[in-house]
Amino acid sequence: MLLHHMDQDELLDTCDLHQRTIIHIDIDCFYAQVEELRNPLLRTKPLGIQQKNIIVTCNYIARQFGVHKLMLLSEAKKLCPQLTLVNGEDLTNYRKISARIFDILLMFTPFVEKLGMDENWLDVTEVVNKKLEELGDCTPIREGFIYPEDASLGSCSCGCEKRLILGTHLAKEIRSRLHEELGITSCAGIAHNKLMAKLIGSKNKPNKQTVLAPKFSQSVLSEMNSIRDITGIGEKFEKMLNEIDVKSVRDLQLIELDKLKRVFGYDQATKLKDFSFGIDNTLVKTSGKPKSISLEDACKSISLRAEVEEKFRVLVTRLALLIADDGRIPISIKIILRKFDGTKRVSHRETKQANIQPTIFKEVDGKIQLVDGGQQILLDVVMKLFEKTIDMKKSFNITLLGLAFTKFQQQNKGGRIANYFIKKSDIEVQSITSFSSDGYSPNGSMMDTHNRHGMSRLSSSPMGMDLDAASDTTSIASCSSDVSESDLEPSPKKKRGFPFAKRRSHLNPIDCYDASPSKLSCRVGDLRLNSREFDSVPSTSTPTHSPSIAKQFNAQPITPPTSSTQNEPVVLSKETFKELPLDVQQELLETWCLPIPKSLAQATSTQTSGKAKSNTLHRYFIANKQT
DNA sequence: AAGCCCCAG
DNA sequence: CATTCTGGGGCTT
Repeated sequence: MLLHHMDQDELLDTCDLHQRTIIHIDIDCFYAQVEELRNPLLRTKPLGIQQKNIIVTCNYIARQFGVHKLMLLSEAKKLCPQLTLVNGEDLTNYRKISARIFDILLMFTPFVEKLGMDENWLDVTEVVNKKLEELGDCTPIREGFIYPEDASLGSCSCGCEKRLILGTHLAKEIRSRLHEELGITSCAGIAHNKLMAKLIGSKNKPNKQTVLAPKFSQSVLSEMNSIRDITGIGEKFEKMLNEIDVKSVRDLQLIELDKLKRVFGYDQATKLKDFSFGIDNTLVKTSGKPKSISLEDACKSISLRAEVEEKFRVLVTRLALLIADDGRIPISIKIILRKFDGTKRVSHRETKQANIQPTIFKEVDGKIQLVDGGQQILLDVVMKLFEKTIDMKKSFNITLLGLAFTKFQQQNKGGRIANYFIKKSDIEVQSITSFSSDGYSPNGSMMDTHNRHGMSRLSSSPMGMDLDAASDTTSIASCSSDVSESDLEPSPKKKRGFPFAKRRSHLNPIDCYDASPSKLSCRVGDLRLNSREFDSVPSTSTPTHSPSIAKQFNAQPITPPTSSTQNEPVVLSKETFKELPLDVQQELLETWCLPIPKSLAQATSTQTSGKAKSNTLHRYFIANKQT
C-alpha cells in the first residue's frame, strides 16, 4: 500500500490506485441552513450564526458582504449592518439534523464516516461495482462538474472512469434525497480516495458536485496554496514542516522521505508524503455512536464557587437531555475548564473525570433519564471534581466550563474485535446483521433501488442535466416550509417491540425514515460475501501490477499482534477473516496491516510491531520548551 | 485509565 | 493571533 517509493510513472500506471469510489458530502453553511429551515423568512436575508462574540458561520447572502466564518461580531456588523443574527450556542437542532443526514446516507451504503456535523464520506465501491455489472457496454454520461474543467475521465487503464461516472450519479441522487427529505443543499466530491473526494468537492460551491479525473490528483495538490489545505496538517504540523523548509505542498512532494521521517516518524512521514501526491489509502471508517457526549460554555470570567455551581447545574440538565436520545447509560463524567492565563498563547484546558453509578439513571420508554435526585448527585460529583481541580483557597478566574460523558455501559471494554469473539452483542455488528433477519429486509436489494432511479435516469432524463440549477427552483420552498420545529423532534411513531428500538434511530428502518421501509436496503449476505477490503487492495482473484504487495496480503495468515490484554492470541485464517462483518475486518486491517513498513515486510516476522511510536510531536515540544 | 495535546468542522 | 462548541485520536503517565 505504500507507493511513494515507486517511480512516478510506475505509480501512475498502477491501476489499483483508483479501485475505490468515494463520495464526500459537505452540507452548505450547515448551521445557517438549519436556521433557515426553522425560519424560512431568514432565507432572503444576510444571516449570521452567533456564538458569544463571533460569527461561526453565515449564509451565502452574508458572504457577499464579506462576512465569513469565525469573524468577530463587531467586524461583521461593520461590513453588513443589516446582518440578521441567530444564536447558535445550543447545538441541539444541529445535532438532530446532522443525525437525519447520516440516516439518509446510510440508505446508500453502510460505509459512512462522519466528520463534524456536516461532512460525511461514503465508500460506494460496492454499490458502483454492482451497478457496473448491470451496465454492460453502455457508457454513461457524468453528472455535475469535473476537475479539471476540460478533462475527461476516459484514459485510465484501470476502468475507474465508469466507476467514477456512476459515482456522480449516486452523488446526485444522494444530494437530491437530502434536499427532498430535509430541504438542505450540499456539495459532493467524487474521487478514488477520501483525501481527493474532500478536496475536489470544494472546487464548485455551493450546491454543486465535482468529480476528479484521477490522473490529475497530483496537480490538484501541487496547485494548492497552503499545506494547511491537506487534512491533518494543522498549526503545529505546519510549523514543524516549515522548520525543515517545507512551505508548500510542492515542497512536501519534493522533500526526501528520510528527512521527513526524522521529524515525524515513519507512519506520519509516509502519510504526509502520500497525501502530497494525492495518495490516500485510509479507509472510510464507519461511524457509530459517539465515544463521548459533551457540552461546554465559554464565559468572560467566573470567580465564585456559586457561579460555577449554577453553570454546572444548567450543563447537567442539558447533558441529561442529550443522553436521553442516545440510549446508553453513562458511567463516567468529566469536567472541562479553562482558567484565565495571560501567559499562555493557546487556551489551555484542564479536565478531571470520575466514574458515576449507573443506578442514577433509569430507562423510561427506551429513553435514559436521571432518577429523582440523580441530578443533584451528578452535580455533587461535578463540584467535587471542580474542587479537586481548583484550589479554592486562592482566587480563580474561569473562562470556560464543560461537561462530558466519556464512557458508557453498552460500550465495549476490549473494543469491537474482542467483543465480537467474546459474545456477538456489539451494537454495530448487530446493526448490520440484523437488517436482513428481522423481517424488515426489502424485496429489492440496494442495487434495485438504485436501478429504479439511477438507471431510468440514464435512459430517460436529459444527460448531464445539472441538479444544481434545478434544485434552486424546485423544492426548496416546499421543503423548507414543511420542516417545522416539530419535524426536528425524533419521529413520534416509535414502534414498540422492534428488537433494537433502544438504539440510535438510524438503526431502525421504521424510525429513521419517513418514507416506506422498503427503501431501506442492506443485505448482510451481500456484505459478507463482498470483501471490500480485499477488493480495495490487490488480491489473488484480481491480477495486479504490484505483485509484491499482493503477496503481502495473500500469503500470510492474518495474525493479530500479541496483546497484553488478551489471554490467548487469536489466529485467523483468511477464510475466517472474510466471514467477519466488514467493519470488524476493516478495524483488523487498520490495526495490523496498514501501513506495512518496508522493513517488516521483508523480515520473516509476521508482527507489525503495533504502533511505530511517533512521539515526535511530543519530543518537539519538550525540546522547544527547553530553548 | 486519567489527563494532556493536536486535529477537524 | 485565537475566538465557539463540539468530537476523535494519540501520547505519556
